[in-house]
Amino acid sequence: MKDRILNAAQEIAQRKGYDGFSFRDIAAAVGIKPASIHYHFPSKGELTVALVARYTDRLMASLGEPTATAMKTTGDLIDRYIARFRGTLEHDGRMCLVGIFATEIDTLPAEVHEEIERFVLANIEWLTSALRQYGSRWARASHQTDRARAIFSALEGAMLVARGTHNISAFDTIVSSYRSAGLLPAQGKPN
Amino acid sequence: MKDRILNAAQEIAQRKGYDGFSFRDIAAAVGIKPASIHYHFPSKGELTVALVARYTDRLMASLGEPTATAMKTTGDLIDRYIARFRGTLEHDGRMCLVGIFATEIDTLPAEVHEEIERFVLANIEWLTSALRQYGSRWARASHQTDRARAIFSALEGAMLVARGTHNISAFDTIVSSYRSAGLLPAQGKPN
DNA sequence: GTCTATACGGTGATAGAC
DNA sequence: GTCTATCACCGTATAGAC
Repeated sequence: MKDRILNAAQEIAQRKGYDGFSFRDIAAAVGIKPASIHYHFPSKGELTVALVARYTDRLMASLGEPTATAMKTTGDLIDRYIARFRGTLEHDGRMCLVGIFATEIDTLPAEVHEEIERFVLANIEWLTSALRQYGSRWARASHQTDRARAIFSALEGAMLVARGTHNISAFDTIVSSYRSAGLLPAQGKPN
Repeated sequence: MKDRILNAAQEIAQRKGYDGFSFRDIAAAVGIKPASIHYHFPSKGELTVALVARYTDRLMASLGEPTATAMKTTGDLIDRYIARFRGTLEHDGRMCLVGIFATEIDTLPAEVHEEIERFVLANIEWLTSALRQYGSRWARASHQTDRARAIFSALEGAMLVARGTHNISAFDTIVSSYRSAGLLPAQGKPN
């Protein structure tokens, strides 16, 4: 039931933000009464911490370690990563949960902040590792973490713009421009 | 008084989002009662439309036409543009008003959507014009609008990440990476 | 684990006095 | 233009029965 509650919460939160999901909404979605949710999560803050923590863990588990992969190039690894963002956007036009929470940072209970940072750091570390994996030629080793942060930021921005203008395919156009500008590796580019 | 109301609304909205600013907050800030606001703006939706419209108009007025400028290079023009984003972030750690609203798009009254799109389009047009202004060498003419959209998205993403991690200076690091990756022109680069 | 009942404040909005 | 008064919600949260 904990998981079903988080599922419902996440679905709404990715579309409407922190103030946009309520115990009432969640309860209706999972078929219990609002008060019953407090048995599983005492407060909205604790529910949100669990929500973001699960979101981070699931993404990282699904991505796997860049060092243990069947992918052949840095481009392939990054492509897999980009596909996750695209998939979120396609699926009902959802925003990255942490992307929407990041803009609303001053609305969130303080206890959630560290989970937001953990998600961001985990993503940057994964990307850094992916960039390093094949001794990538297009990003100097000394700047790989900076490059990883730039890629993460740029992709969050692409989601924000695509979703905010009701134009999901704009995400592809933007990503394509990132590639041709040199921010992202070309698809399947061999190192 | 209309302007003072919008000033207060904007200050809160850029930190807390659409659900985060209330007639009560605004009233307290400008020194009148919540009900009095309805005299100036009948509904929250209409207030928000006026808010975003003013936000767009002010930015565009402050940027001026890229074709009528003392700037000498595309890099200088883009630098001026980036400085606006940075200024917003510095000033009390505010998010771009449209950036935060874009993530919350499903929370906004429908009437606001077109103003969101107008802001995005105005920014992309300004950037496109800036890229074209000096026959920029680093972005092929046929792709300048795409490049402009990519730059806009990347900067929104940089704000989102910097603010969400309480690390405003990360904005500079990210922008710097955009430059070295080739997404943005180097500072003051002659065409 | 889930329910009902309830507390208590926040929310946009309206009516009508001044 | 601004006020008071009031409305009909919605929001999180708690207590206690089942």
